[in-house]
Amino acid sequence: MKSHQVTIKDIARILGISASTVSRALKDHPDISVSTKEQVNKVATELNYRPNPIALSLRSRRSNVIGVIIPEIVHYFFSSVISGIEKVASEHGYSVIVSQSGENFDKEVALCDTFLNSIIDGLLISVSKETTDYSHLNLFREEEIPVVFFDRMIEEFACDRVIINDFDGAYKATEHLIIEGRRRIVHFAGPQTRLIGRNRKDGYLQALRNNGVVVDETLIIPCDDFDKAIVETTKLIENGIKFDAIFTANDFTAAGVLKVLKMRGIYVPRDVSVVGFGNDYISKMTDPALTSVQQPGFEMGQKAMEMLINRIKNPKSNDFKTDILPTLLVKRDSSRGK
Amino acid sequence: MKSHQVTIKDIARILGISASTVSRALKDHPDISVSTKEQVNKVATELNYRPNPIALSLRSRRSNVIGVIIPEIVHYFFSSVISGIEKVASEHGYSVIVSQSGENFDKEVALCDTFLNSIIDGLLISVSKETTDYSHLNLFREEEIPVVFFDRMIEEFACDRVIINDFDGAYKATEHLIIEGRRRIVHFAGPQTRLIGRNRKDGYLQALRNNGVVVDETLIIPCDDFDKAIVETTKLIENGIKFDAIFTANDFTAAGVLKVLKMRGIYVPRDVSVVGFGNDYISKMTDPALTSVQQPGFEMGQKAMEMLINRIKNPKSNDFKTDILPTLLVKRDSSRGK
DNA sequence: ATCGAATGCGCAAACGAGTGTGCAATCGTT
DNA sequence: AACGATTGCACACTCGTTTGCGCATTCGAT
Repeated sequence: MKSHQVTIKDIARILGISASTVSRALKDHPDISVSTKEQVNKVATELNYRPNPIALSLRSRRSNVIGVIIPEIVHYFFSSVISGIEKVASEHGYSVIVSQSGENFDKEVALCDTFLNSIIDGLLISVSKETTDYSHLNLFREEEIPVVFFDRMIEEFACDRVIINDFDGAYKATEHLIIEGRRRIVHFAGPQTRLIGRNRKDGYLQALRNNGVVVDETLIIPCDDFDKAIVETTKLIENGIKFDAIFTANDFTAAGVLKVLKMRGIYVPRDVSVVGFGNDYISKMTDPALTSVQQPGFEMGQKAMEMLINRIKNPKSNDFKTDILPTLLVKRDSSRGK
Repeated sequence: MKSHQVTIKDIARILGISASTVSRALKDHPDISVSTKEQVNKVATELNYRPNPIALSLRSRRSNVIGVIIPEIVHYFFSSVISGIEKVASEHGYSVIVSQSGENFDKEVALCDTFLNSIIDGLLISVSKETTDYSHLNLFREEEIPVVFFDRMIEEFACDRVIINDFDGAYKATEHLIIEGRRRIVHFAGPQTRLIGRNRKDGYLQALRNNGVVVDETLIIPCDDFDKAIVETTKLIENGIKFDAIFTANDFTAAGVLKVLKMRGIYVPRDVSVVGFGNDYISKMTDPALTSVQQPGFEMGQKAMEMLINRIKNPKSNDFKTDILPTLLVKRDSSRGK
């Protein structure tokens, strides 16, 4: 910072008045005469006076900074959530500190500790795949710092949440495959420790059942990134498992699937349809372009930030809400016709 | 924040000593007796005392927060830069506020203004494609807030910088294409308002000249995103321009090129080789996998943050440095053989 | 016994801004 | 002329922490 920042005292000294008068003048307080106000404002703009936000924070006990903990920025979905958060935050005068857990529980705990030793007015968090314990979040409750979950939450921890209708998204994706004539639909599933992973799997199962397709548990495989998809898809083929579609828990996984199928001479969508989840920008860039469940990431970020601001302004109430956002199936070439 | 945060005064009151003694005790000051220190530390841990960072900032005039302005988080390169920044920042006790300009000059200026009314100790910025004016950055100089450019800079604004050896990366990419037997190499170029765009183009040109390939200016086309690539590649084909390779300024553009070539029945790499720039994760996911120039984003973030910390600690000196990081050509299927 | 030094702690100011209270000076009224 | 009411401002404290200085008390040495 500047060696000598312009303060209210500087203005006071120049005009030969007290700092409190300057303060009130700048805030257009009725006690101050018009001429004094004019003088103060003149000097203030001349010196390019900016109120020191730290001093304000010290008094108000509000930093106007919120913390965000996210698994990985690299995902299109999460970066669009961040964009939504930032939009609402800046509209309300908040700054945003974003940290990545890297899907690592210990890192997540460490980040929480950093935030607790920091200055945040609230926390937005999407927990890592590993996270099941939530004692690190209890500390925020003790310090009365509001927490809002987005996308991935801990069910036992009561607070506001914004989630995607994962069940419905998976249902629509699976039903789409069935309508297109697929019956042996593989599901590359996310971790079942997370509700999000269970909901996607349940949506898949429900769609099968509602449409009279026999559920084959051997077609449900834990697999949720590009590299694992390379391995698991290869295994499927080499083990001679019959399948005519693959529905993955995210788009990176689907990209891996497409890659292996192509290498093996299995045509998409003629032989096998593929549907992803997330509508990442890669879904336009794969070959063929990937059918995927769009998640409203930007809206999720906005909604989460709005809920957090409300909670900051009204910390006492205990009526926690859960917002469930709708998904949209974006159909592209990887699942069209036979 | 908590209705009553535990302060040094609470500890003092409990022990019947002064706040200053508590402060010194916690800092292991030699003036304080061992027994007092023990008592203070005991009470401090019992009450879960955490020093108020805002009060510390007010005194020290250091917030330990740095601001980052980035065009778009969505790019793999930029999000890896952020990861590098965060790593070094957290190691040194800094928090990071990231904001996106969205490649929009006005937004960039607005963000700078927000940061100036905020609390940051330093600024890391990669300017938008539109930015040519730099008066918004002069304000930081006036406030004595250090600025470090990464990747995209303003040449006229003297400060520390970390950039990629774009010239060399483009040179290697182009030379690789020539070695593979290509002669009619199209360049989809980034904005020539940015040094980064000019350097990539110059590297391309130099490689052509050094290898005795005739430069054809009509093969150099401004085009730097997925959608534009769809349009421009289509134009190339429909206008009957002969080409056997395309070198693009980034990977999204290359993905668009691949898409159109595939649709038009032009085989990659048999008929046309394609090389991108950035080594985004999409380069593994396109079909064929994309040869691309790897930029050390994570290292860039680390380096930029280190330079900024040095500058914060030593604001006086005027010996600004420019760090140039090397690139690496990652060869994949889109440019192998004929 | 007296002096000097060392020990251990408190006072008060400072960082920058906001605000309740009090107190002059001026105003208008009778 | 005397009164109360209004205007316009300053004082002092607040937020939580650090730190220069001063002041007792104790200790050891002479």
